[in-house]
Amino acid sequence: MDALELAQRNREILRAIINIFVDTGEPVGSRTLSKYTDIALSPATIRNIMSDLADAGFLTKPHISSGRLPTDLGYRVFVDDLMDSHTLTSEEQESMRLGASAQAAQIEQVLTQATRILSELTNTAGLVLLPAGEQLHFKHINFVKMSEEKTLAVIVSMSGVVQNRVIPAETPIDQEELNRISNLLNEEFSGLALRDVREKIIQKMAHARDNLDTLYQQALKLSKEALSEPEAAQEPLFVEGASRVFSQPDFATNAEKLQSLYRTFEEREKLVRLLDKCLGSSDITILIGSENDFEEMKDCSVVAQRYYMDDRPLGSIGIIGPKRMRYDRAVSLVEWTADSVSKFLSSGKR
Amino acid sequence: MDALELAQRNREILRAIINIFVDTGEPVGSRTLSKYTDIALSPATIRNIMSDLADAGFLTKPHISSGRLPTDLGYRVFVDDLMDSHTLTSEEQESMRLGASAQAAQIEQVLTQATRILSELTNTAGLVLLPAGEQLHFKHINFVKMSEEKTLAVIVSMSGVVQNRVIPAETPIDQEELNRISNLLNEEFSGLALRDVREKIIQKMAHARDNLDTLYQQALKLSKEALSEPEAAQEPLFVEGASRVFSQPDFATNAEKLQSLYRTFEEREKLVRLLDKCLGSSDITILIGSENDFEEMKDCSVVAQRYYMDDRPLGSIGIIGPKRMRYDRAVSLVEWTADSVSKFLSSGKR
DNA sequence: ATTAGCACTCCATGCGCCGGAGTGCCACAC
DNA sequence: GTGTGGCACTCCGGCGCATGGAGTGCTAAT
Repeated sequence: MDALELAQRNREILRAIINIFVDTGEPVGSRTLSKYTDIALSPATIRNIMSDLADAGFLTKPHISSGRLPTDLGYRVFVDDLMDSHTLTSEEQESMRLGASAQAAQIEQVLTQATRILSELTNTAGLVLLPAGEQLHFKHINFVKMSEEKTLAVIVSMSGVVQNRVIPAETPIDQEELNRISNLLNEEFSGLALRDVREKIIQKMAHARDNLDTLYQQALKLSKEALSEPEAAQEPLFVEGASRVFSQPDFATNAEKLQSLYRTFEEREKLVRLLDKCLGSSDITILIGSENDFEEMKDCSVVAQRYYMDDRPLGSIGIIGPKRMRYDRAVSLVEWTADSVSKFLSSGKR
Repeated sequence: MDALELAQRNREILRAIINIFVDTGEPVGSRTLSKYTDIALSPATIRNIMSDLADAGFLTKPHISSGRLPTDLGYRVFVDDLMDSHTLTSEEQESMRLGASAQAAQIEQVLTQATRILSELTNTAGLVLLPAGEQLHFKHINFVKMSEEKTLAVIVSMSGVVQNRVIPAETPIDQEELNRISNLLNEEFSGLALRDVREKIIQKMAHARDNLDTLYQQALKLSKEALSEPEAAQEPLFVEGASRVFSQPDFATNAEKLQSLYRTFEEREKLVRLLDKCLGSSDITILIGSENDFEEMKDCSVVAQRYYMDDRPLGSIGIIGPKRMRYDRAVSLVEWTADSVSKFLSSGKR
């Protein structure tokens, strides 16, 4: 660590190497560095410094007589300390104007639109984790009779997420009754977290054993079914533009890596876990290479940020791309996107 | 064509070549053929026949001195005339048992489950086209008040497809009133095709200009919004196991083809069109190589079949895989899957 | 401390060679 | 005339080898 703390010059060189490498994708040699930057040092001197940086673990080389490229740790230092913050062009800012059109009324549409734009601008895969589980708060529930044997539950959360669930009916109930049940539940549970609602229902059911109000009992039974394991019903993640990652030169040549990446993107479960991790922190989350714990993604980096509705974090949105990416731009764009989404969701509009 | 019509023996040989090629992926030579089949002919004779088959357009060779492999036309003849029909093992039949569990109550879940199994069994990508547009028939509609400015429309079709749409409200309407509107519409439109409902509403709106029943007018207005362009809201296609196609040796080595294939799968629009084509025919549809009109999919084949609910075709289900596939097995499995789905949807269960 | 010089390493590319697999054709046998 | 053995030819793919370029590490000189 001394190497960095002591010498401003070393930092300068590490920064230059990373910038060039991100640009070209080729390992950077000492000659290139002295030629194409304003560093007034001879290749030999630079070589010595590069050697120091390599000893400190920030640089590595693919083979003994080649140029250097950053290690994960090198990128980490770069991102934490060396990186200039990127200013978005007004064009870039403009393109994130989220459809105020009536069509975009459902939260999923706003989020996927934002993610698609983010993916285009960064030329990486865009990801968004939808509000689910803990984040969802009960707004109201409605029951619709589908047939004699089936009842449809429509659950609307405060954030505007709508869930459908079909419940097999034990005894036929007519629509009038269902409406009354809906009203009953809406008054009682409005505003609570879904998980709390679930708990409360279970409690009440225990107490209500000998309550003779069958309507109320039916209400509890129905709502319990409607609220059980809501996550199974809906995929909590959207991915946009995954092919952008695959066509990056870093992967496109290596068929084997491509394969395992494909599969990871298809399974999605690991992606969900990554974005989930980001939900825990209010800062932007950057995971470089092996910092995410998945072997098959060790050449990828993740940049993600939470989004909010009225200061309550709902989910996270971000990108996944090759480790060799423009982190400054990625960070700015992800922040800007999360901001835009949050503003859109929080504004008077809903 | 004479070549085939005249000589049973030629057909035998074409069949053998295709079977071997599908198995090994290597061009088939005359020696291999005389050795590993029960054809009692010398390599030289076989060479002559192969030459005839090549002249007739059924075989080709990657370079002048290599073995032969089937052309698209060759596969076509094989599929139409030469192929043995494959008998499914009872195990295979068993695995398509569609979850009778309460969870599978929504049609989407049944279809995706079937598609996933189909993809596993064939080791190709499974596709399913959901009922949409023309195929959907109105069962009932319900309106739920989300907030002062927003109303949620829940549209349930006869086939059990549930659609949500958010409608910006011009004037606040209370839930009671919405319920009455729902009832009004349900009585009036039950059983009609969605497109007819749309037309009817537009007609009625023209007539109802001077009708003083504002409730009725509001009903029309709301339902018109709810039913406009429903396809935009929901992706009509599910894809399962696309990575299985990418890892086939036919593609895995060629990074470029992989790229364009991947993009095609991501866009999905072309896939939709392929499955749509299949909706037009009651027979199983097989598209071999360039028979589908998309350049980037000329090394793929599609096998798809309609599925029904009570004799009404709803959508189609099938696979897409490398041209070099076990067509006999694919056909049997796709047919079996479509059958299973149709039975499940049509049975007393709904 | 910095730098020039030099020996060394390693990669990528191009070239020639050769063996294997397969064809096409010709002549011969039945 | 139908089937077959034989033979020359083609093409692919792998291997060995030489070469040039880029870059390093070290040493000695400034």
